[in-house]
Amino acid sequence: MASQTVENYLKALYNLGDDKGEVNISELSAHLGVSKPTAHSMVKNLFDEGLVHYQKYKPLKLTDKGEKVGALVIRKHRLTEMYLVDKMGFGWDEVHDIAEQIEHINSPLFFDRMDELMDFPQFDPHGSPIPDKDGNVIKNEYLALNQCQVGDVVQLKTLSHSSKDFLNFLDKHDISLGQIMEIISVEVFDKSVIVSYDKHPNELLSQKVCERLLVLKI
Amino acid sequence: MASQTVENYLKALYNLGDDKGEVNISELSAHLGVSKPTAHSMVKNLFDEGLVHYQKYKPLKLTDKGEKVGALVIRKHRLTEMYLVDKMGFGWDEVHDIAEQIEHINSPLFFDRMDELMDFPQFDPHGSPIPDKDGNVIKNEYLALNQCQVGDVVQLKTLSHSSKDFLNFLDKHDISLGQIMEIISVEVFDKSVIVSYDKHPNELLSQKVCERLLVLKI
DNA sequence: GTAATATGTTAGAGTAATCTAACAAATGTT
DNA sequence: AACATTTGTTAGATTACTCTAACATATTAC
Ligand SMILES: [Mn+2]
Ligand SMILES: [Mn+2]
Ligand SMILES: [Mn+2]
Ligand SMILES: [Mn+2]
Repeated sequence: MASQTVENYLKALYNLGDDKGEVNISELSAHLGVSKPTAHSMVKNLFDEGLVHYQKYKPLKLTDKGEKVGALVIRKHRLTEMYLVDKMGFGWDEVHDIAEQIEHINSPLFFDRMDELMDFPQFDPHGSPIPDKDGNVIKNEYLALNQCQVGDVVQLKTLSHSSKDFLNFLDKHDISLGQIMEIISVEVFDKSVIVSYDKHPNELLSQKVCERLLVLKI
Repeated sequence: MASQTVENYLKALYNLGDDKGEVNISELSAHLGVSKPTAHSMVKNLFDEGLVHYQKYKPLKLTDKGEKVGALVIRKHRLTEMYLVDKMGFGWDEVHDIAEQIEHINSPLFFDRMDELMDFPQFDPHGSPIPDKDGNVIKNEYLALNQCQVGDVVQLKTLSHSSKDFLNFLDKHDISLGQIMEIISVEVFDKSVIVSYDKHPNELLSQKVCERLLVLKI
């Protein structure tokens, strides 16, 4: 059984390496809030355990084994977040910190029951896919809102990097997952976007917001 | 914040010292499955932190501070067990191992919500009282079944030291908390007891079983 | 009261995870 | 190409928790 620390490293490696799956030690150490030598020494352990591919001065990549363990930690995290929102009445902005701890509980029984009680959800409260029991994830090709054109009608599918502040911002603007919005205009100077949805015919969203809203054209 | 290890030591000290609150290091080390020197060295840490009274060669006793922390860990444990049974459909024999882990989650929000969703339960699924937020516990004066007389009619209130095997035994005999039973006879030789309840007019219970069934005469 | 047993303590060591300081290699800039 | 910056590595130390071996004290048995 992987320690909490190892679980956190594998999860970080999984999350950081979206495209090619490659991560460098500086990113990893920054993400986990540990020093570079600390991350480096843990990476050597992970390598010895066959969880990560490692060559001096080269970027890191999870092995199949490491990728599976990482995905299963993320499964526990996202199942927990969904459970906290759906069954315990927490807000989507309150659940991450709790899930960060519960993701390390070792009890298939517990997470299977959660899964069952929610009728096997596919996505967490922030729209991220929940890996299945083998660690496989549905890959979806979403677009960031700032990659869309004036006139596009889109539906909000997922948030990338959802921080508490970002979630509170969305709540304040009545934006939730599934929201359909039309792009009214795009400002060339600062790449801000004006969108229209429901009772908000004229809402301005900064570039920073738009690049975190992942949508599908409809 | 107390580490998981410290939380487990304080919980053990709390649980082991029922009457006078005194515990010796051998008990403690045996209960936690660590060597005596390990327990001894941790006790010195607890002493330095003001969590336990300690004098060489004398039995241990929790300080008020230590007792409160211990009680609050037990609160988290028992709330969790009750939640798992009541809200997630687990059997009373399945919840201890999961609660053993979840008791270390640091999130007042999480446990308060649990508490609220169950409408502030007073007892866990094995009849043990749930300490309140200040660490105070309802003290009840129950009798072990083998301390009762022939003819007594009693109600099962709590189990002492409920192991998985013991809980399975009770399930097999249709005995659950709240069960009312009459003592038909007591065998002098082996202290076994014959009781009568519901559809079981003549059930023999060994001494080992009886001393773990805590009841109230009615 | 002595001997045997149980309990408690000390010393010394190991592992997992972390740190800082110093240096080396790779990358980016002019 | 030279210099500056970023990234990666090594060395050495620290903290929390654990162990075994050896010894000391307390308790129990005879
Ligand atoms: Mn999260
Ligand atoms: Mn975590
Ligand atoms: Mn329990
Ligand atoms: Mn525990």
